[in-house]
Amino acid sequence: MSMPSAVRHINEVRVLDVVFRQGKVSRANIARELGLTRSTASSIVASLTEEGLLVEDNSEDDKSAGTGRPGTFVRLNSNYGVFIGADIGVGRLTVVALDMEARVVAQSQSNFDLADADPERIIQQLVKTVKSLTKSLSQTHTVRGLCLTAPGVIDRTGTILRAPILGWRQEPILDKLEKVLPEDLPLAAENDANAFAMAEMYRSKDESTDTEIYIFLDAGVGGAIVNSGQLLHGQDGYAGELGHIILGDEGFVELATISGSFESFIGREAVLARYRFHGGSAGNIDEFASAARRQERAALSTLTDWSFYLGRGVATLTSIFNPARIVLGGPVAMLYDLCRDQVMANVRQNLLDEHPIPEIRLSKLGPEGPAIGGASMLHKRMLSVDEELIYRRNRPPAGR
Amino acid sequence: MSMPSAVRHINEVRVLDVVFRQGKVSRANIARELGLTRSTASSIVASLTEEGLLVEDNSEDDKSAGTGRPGTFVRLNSNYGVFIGADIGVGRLTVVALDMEARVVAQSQSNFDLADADPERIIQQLVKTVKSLTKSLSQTHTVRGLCLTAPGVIDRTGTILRAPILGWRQEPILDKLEKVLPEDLPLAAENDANAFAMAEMYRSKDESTDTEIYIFLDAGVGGAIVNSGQLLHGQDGYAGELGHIILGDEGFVELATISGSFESFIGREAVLARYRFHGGSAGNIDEFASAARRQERAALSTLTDWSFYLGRGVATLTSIFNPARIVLGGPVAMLYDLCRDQVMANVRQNLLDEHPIPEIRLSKLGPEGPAIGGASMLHKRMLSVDEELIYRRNRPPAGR
DNA sequence: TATGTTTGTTTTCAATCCAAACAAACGGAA
DNA sequence: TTCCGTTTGTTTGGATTGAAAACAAACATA
Repeated sequence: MSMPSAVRHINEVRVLDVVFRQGKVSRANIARELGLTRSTASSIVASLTEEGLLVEDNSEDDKSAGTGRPGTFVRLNSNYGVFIGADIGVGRLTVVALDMEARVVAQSQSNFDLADADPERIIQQLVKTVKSLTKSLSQTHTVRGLCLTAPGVIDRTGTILRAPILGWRQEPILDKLEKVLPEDLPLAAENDANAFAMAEMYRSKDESTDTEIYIFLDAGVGGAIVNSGQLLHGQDGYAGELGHIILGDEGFVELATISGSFESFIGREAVLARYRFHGGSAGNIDEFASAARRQERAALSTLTDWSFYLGRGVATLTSIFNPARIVLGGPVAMLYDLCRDQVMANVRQNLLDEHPIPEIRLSKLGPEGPAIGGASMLHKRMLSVDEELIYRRNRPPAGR
Repeated sequence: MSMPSAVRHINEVRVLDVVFRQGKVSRANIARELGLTRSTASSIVASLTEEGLLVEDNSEDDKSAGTGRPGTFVRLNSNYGVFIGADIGVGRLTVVALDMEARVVAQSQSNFDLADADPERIIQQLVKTVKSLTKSLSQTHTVRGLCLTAPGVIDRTGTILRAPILGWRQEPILDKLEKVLPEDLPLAAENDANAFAMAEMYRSKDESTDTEIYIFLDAGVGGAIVNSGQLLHGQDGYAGELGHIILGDEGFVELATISGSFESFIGREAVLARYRFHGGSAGNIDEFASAARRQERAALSTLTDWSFYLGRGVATLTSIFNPARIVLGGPVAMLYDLCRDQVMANVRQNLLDEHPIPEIRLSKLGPEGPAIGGASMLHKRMLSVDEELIYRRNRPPAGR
């Protein structure tokens, strides 16, 4: 590991991180923040400016400086480039572009036929969508990376091990994507629930929480776990299948998956089935929610049952993880607003008295969440130390 | 962050790590392994040797070198010092000493009255035990750290938030310990189940697994989760309460904790209660195991039920974590040997077909596991980069 | 004995950060 | 207005480190 470059790399990343979080900051402030000397901070800022990542910003708006010489401020150069998040959803492709400051600067959707989801064709359509999106940006922005997200288990190499919704198995999606994109473009692939979690987490720039859990309620129930800012993937990438937690002998609905699972109690089909059980009838969750809002008895009973098992599941996850926060997302999550107190009561009932209760809240992200999350992961990577570069064992086998 | 010292620190730690894992290794091999030049490796080895951490070892046993000049080997200096693990167990104090090569070199137990477990007195007794243990070693070894372990929730600061078994609450145990020990001795504190997990993990030096889960079956059921070599603590230190996972409406036994919890199905009391339910009678687990081994009908039925819920719990944890391995420990764990196939069948039944099944095995560690684990954590710290030293923000406020 | 190979050391060099000194830019006091 | 203190950014010199290359040493084999 080369000594000069490693420390320099670490410090560059840390400077970028400070600038990202503070928005507009003087060299002296960077130095103070990181425990560097002003001269070092200046040198690093100069490097990064030359590379195009930073620009000077001496706009006169708020130089609230008190005494002494005012600083010369720098900020991230939002024209440096964009990160692309490309989500393969349920019959829908969503592509977003995030700029250097992690703001969505462009977005695009297109549909595909779920019944005939040939990987090659989907990739083609995806690339087309990406290209049309980047064309409008390419005058000012360079594409600095692309992250693919999909509803399935994805391993470290970017192979989709299985994606039941798309009908894919053992699909080396990242390899295929690599072949039709510019050579040097950094690529990544991630499960959609994991990406959604990253999007949600990345909004709140505070990294003070140790553990957060994300639960996505749709027909099925998925999830993601973030520990110290890192996603838990497990050995093969299967981690986070929170819908398959077993909470009882028999769910409210018989699913193709596992009997008595979390999702067989609180997923969309479970809600509608339970509603029918109580004598109600609704074609979708919105109808059911309306019935609940007008205090219809069958709907309220259904909500009570739903709360019971959501509370049981949340309590179980709390026992395991002691998370600071549990975030609910997906189309069914909004039911939580209709029965917060019941859920919290059930959570408490299923934990020991002194056990800390996590904050539970609803996600504000919509269907473009996974795409934003994928792009956020690339953005985060830019602000993270490249461990490979520091802990490289076995120097690169020269010319093989 | 000072540039020279940081890289040096990283490289020193990496050299120590290589030497620890390889046992006896030449400078050239260290250089190759780490991608350093031989000159750099030599320089670092010289520093570490001067510090007393390494010693030359040119014993003639196995210099299986082929062609070329043979290397001069170094190994860890086992006389450099020891790490102490001190466990407060159920009426029993266990103290172990680990040498530089993570081998147990001394061990000592003593009992205390659980009904009258005054923290001050326990600490006094513990320190006495530690001192008598280290006295015999002090001729050759310096004490390099002490880790306290206890059956309770311990926060980042070393305060025991609650330890029901000991009857302690909000006990700043590490602060109190610090006052009666030499000033500069590095101290740590950890939950006993977490420490047990570290002991188990540290034996197998291969770090290739991403996630491992440890379940401890006694009267209660505890656990620990290791991800990328790191323990999951959660927000306040409560993580790993696997016994409180909820798997059904009602357990085999009514516990003071939570109805339908994992431990109310598979803990010691649950086993014995279920055995009585099936018409058997046993005063402890060993008696029950004997009955099962002689194929007694009631015992076999109990085992079947036990397997059912152990399988359900393991499947739930597998859905959440996708671990490479689940290790069972504690006095009740050995029942697993009597019904492996049943458990595995139940695990499979509660997972989707393609879901990877973790290896399940029994721990080989006995009651001194937590103490060994605590000491192992200190040993591991010696081989780990001190992030504080590298990512220090806000340089130390001089002279305050 | 000569040759090739591998090891460990020495020397030289480049990169980096820190400490200290300095010039510049500002506010406020005299 | 002028002077002084404060803060900023830059420059210079010093120290530490790792890499690269050259070299001497130690061994096996022909």
